[in-house]
Amino acid sequence: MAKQKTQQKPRDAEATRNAILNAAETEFARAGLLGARTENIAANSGVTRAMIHYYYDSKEKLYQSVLERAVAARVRANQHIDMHADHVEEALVEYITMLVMDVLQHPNLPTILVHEAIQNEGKYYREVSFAVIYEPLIRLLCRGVEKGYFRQMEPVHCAINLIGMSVYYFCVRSNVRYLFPPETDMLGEETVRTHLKESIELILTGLRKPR
Amino acid sequence: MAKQKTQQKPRDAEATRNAILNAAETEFARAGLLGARTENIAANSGVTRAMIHYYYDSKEKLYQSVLERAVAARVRANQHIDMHADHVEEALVEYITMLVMDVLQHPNLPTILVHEAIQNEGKYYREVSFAVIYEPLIRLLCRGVEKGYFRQMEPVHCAINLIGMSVYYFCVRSNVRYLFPPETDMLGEETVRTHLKESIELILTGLRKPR
DNA sequence: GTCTATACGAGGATAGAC
DNA sequence: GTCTATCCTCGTATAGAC
Repeated sequence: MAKQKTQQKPRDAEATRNAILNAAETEFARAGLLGARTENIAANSGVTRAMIHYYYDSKEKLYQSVLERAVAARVRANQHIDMHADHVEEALVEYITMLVMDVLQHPNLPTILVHEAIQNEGKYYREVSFAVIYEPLIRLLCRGVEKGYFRQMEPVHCAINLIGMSVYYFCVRSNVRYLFPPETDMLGEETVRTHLKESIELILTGLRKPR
Repeated sequence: MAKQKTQQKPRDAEATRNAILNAAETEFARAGLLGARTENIAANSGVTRAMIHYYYDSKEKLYQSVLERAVAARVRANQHIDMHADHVEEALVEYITMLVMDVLQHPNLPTILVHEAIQNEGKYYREVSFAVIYEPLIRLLCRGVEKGYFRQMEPVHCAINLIGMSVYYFCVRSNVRYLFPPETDMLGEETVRTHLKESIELILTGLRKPR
């Protein structure tokens, strides 16, 4: 893909922009806006700190860019699901599965959002972007209750609980790794699949109308 | 209680120690070890930064003290529950209720622990202290399965999910407040009680053996 | 577009007066 | 035991050469 004739630096603006954004995402996920160090971002993207300011002006602007991109990705992933399918339960299973699998591939998003909530009190997290993530799930739960698939509940609280349950595991995996056999890979195929299975079982059993 | 004859500074060592520790807990809960500012801790405890070093030597040592005290408090709260009661379901309800109520009164602990997991990869969070929090719940779940009250499951994953569901709400309350009517107090009596009720319903219904 | 060098402020830690 | 003053490292941001 690279077109330069020598082994010199690529000098590709778009590539550099992305390298910075990727490294920034990792760093902000780890430390939040407050704890993040531009030096780390520079090092991990292979450029100098000056480049960060050249492309993103300030640490804070960079943070916002990271936030926007990450949320946009999640929203896009959400849209692939048919929340209007006839079978509400199947749609719910698909939603949770997608969520967990998406988090597995981008484990940065949940920690970024948690940092955002705790450190910045959701300042940078505008109403709009957030609602887009939660609302499909809330509507699905409402529909499930209306159609008689699910028992009575508070859809908003319930949605938070469902997402929380699915995501919390990833946020605190470093702390809870002591509960597993040593050397367990908390992000490994099998461990995550078990987590997903357990979550779905708890959710489905917990929401079904007891007859 | 104060014994000094004038309106001068109290000059009470133990009181100062505690004031610093309390302010530190709030600050570390907000920002984690990385993002915390000793200046904020000093300001909120009404002393100078020098005092922090006088009593706790370094920011890192102070952080460890905060962590230890907070975990010890949770462990103590845990011990008040009779996890060996005959009725497993009742014990579980009591556990979750205690957890949520404890978190309501000390909303700092969950965010501190989440920060610890994300920022420090559980470095300061030794095996021991962590196991003490989770193990009673895990054992309770096992007993519930054995006695036939609960359906089959993976107790470790399930315990993480239960605690996660109960606690996540508090961690991201700033982000999800947009889902509630404006001016809703996310830590208010009624809102929290609804959260607790929703959690317990989901958990109990979700764990019971479907017949 | 990328780098080196540097300005400048913030933040952690220490010394010493009271 | 508490404060003020100061040191010095670290971190963000800018200027200017290539």
